[in-house]
Amino acid sequence: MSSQLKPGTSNACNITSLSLACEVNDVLRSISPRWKMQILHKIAAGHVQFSTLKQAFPSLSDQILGKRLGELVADELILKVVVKEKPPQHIVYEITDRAMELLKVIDDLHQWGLKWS
Amino acid sequence: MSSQLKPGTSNACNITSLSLACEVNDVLRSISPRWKMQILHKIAAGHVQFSTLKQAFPSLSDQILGKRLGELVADELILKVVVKEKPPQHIVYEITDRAMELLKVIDDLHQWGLKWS
DNA sequence: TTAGGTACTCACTTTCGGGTGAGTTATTGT
DNA sequence: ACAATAACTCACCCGAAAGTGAGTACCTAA
Repeated sequence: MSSQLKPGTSNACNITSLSLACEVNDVLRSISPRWKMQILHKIAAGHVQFSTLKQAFPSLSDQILGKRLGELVADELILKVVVKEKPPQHIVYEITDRAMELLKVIDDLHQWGLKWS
Repeated sequence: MSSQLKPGTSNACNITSLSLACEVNDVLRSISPRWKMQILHKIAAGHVQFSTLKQAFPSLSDQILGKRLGELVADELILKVVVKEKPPQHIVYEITDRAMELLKVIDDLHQWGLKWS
C-alpha cells in the first residue's frame, strides 16, 4: 500500500493536525494517479489481461499501464497470476477483497459527482 | 467545480471508455490536491476563518491556504462570507450541503484506509 | 527460424503542482 | 499617524508525475 508514498513527502503529520488528516491524505494519494482507478474498475469488470486493458483505453500507453499495474499490485489491490494451463501461457490480474471494498467507495464518489454536476 | 480542470487535460473521454471513467477521474482530481480535504474538514469542524485555519495547520503556508480556499469556493464546496456586524469586520467560510455529502464519502475512504492498513 | 504477439523495463523529456519570497489592500487598534 | 493584523495575490523555482521512444525477454504459430 505504501509503496509509492515516501515518508515526509505526504504530510506534516504533526500533533496539531486532526488524526483524520494524514491517513486520508495518504489514501487520496494512492488512488489519485491518473488511470489507476479506471484500470482497477476495468479489471473488476473482467478486463484481466494486459492486452485487453490496452484495448479498453486506446489513449493509455503500454508504459503507463505497466506502471499502474505495478502500483496496484504493490498496493495489494490486484494479484498478478501466471496461468500455465491452456497452452498460450498468459498473465491475468485478479482483484482483491480490499479492492472490491475500495471500489464501492469510489462508486459513491462517482455518484456524488453525478448528483452535483 | 470544473475550475481547475482544463478540457483535454483530464482524460481521453472517448466512447470506448466506460462512463464511470471520466467523471471519477475528474472527481479524484478535484479532491486530491494536498491539504484540500483537510482544510474542508476543518471548516466543517468550525475553523471558519483564514487565521484559525492557519493555526490549525502550522506547516501550511498562507499562499497555499489562499489557493486551496479559492479552489474550494470555485468548487462550490464552501462559501465566502463577509461579516460586517461585530466591529472587527472579518471573513468566514461556510460549508455547503454538497461538501457535507462529499465529506461523508471521504470519511468512508478514511475508514477503508484504517481497516486495511 | 523467423515473424508476431504479450508483457513488460529503461532512459529521457515535458508538464504540472507544491512551495517560497515578496508585495498589496483594507481595516483597526494605539 | 503609524504599526499591526487579516487576507490575500503575483512571480518564480523545483521536484515529481506524466508521457514518449526504444529496446528486451518470452512464448508460440507458420
